Amino acid sequence: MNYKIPRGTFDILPADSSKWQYVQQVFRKVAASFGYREITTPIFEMAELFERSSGESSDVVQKEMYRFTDQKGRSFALRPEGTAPVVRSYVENHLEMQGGRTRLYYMGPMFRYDRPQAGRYRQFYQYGVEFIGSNHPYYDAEVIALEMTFLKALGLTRPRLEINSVGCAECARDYDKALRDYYAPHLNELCPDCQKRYELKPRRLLDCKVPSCKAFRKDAPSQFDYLDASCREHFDAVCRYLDQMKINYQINPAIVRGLDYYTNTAFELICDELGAQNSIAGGGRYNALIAQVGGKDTPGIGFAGGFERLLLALEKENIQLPQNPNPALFMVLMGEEAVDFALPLIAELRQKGIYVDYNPEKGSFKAQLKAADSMNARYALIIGEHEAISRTLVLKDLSSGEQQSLSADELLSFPFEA
RNA sequence: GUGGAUGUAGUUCAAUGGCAGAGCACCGGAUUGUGGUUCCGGGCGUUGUGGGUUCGACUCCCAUCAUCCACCCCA
Repeated sequence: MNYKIPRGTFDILPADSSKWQYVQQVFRKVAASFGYREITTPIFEMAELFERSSGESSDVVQKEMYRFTDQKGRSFALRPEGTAPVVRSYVENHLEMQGGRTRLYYMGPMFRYDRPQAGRYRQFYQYGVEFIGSNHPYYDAEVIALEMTFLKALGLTRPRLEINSVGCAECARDYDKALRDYYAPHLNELCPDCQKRYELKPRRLLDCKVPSCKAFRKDAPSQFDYLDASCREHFDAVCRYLDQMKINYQINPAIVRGLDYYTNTAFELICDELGAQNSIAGGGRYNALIAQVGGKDTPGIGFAGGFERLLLALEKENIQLPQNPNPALFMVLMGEEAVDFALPLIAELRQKGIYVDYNPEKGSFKAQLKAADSMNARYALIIGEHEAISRTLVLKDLSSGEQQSLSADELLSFPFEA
């Protein structure tokens, strides 16, 4: 039987693992500099957590969740997103007791049963942050600034920030009603998808790609006319903070987050070179979520980004990421005495963190040096019969070809790059 | 879930329905004390899988799986 990897999943192979480690490490550093602490939650939760928080009508819940029941018939789901589990943990562990403002970040695999495509997988890796405990617009800008700092630290310049306000629950209800009123007379002229959108999520009508549906868009009511004074003020304040932080953005009224829990600020980071799956991060405010999950009425804001798309974007900008290291030193040993002499030295060098390799299966000098070369080693350490007897070593620089003779002590203090 | 393209060696790609090939990579060798360049040698691979048409299928047809692209959705 030949086993194959499940559809929509991928292995992170050794050739790429250092890239993944690198971007994760940069994210951890940036998050820490903003005062965020890491939280790790299980990859599965009660299915109901996602059904209630994301919304029964959302695509994620309706058709993309991996559900299963355990041996006792309890209903679980592989997490399709990270915010609900973090909020669940926040409420369950009373993290709100530790001061008013809670800053959390997380990273790990998420799961959605979706048709795979470039930049879209069934198991994919996200990083994200949640700021819980304040509705102050400064924090909306702060989480955005965190993401922008992260991208900048990686050297990315092309992603674009788009921002919108979906208003509070009341504004959203008013706006949905206005949209339905506007589209109602044209309902049978809309595409079948839009007819569903009309029922489920009217604001999705605004970014339909079917030309006949697009035609109605220009006279459709605007989100901004239906924001109440405090929502409008909140949005303006967020924009002002972004201006002060010198973060560029475009206001895009069509930004609609897929999950039901979002209120007010919604934003997305878009990298145009990535094709159809061009959103590398997205987030927004969720002032009703915490109460909905059973906590006290507490506002929050956060975002999540996808590592796969981030890596694609880095590739598009030709940004070099760390490769796996090459050996600092490759041993070329001839004869038992040389091996006796060398093995303790190898052990000491490795103890110092220096990458040393040796291949006892290669018989001749030539073959051993060839092996050193194919491993891209920086130096070869040659010990033959003469050296074993005289207790000296020959260190050969494999890029220049120069050799020098050293003692064991000199080798151990040689400035190898660890 | 819908539509389209693609699937040949580790990899990138060839092969008017008529013997499945090449570059790169890989392994071995050119007198076990000096690598990279060079030279020589090394390939039967379930042509993604299963059916069908045909004297004969990598090639045509159907199904299936996978990848990619678009829709959808989103990270």
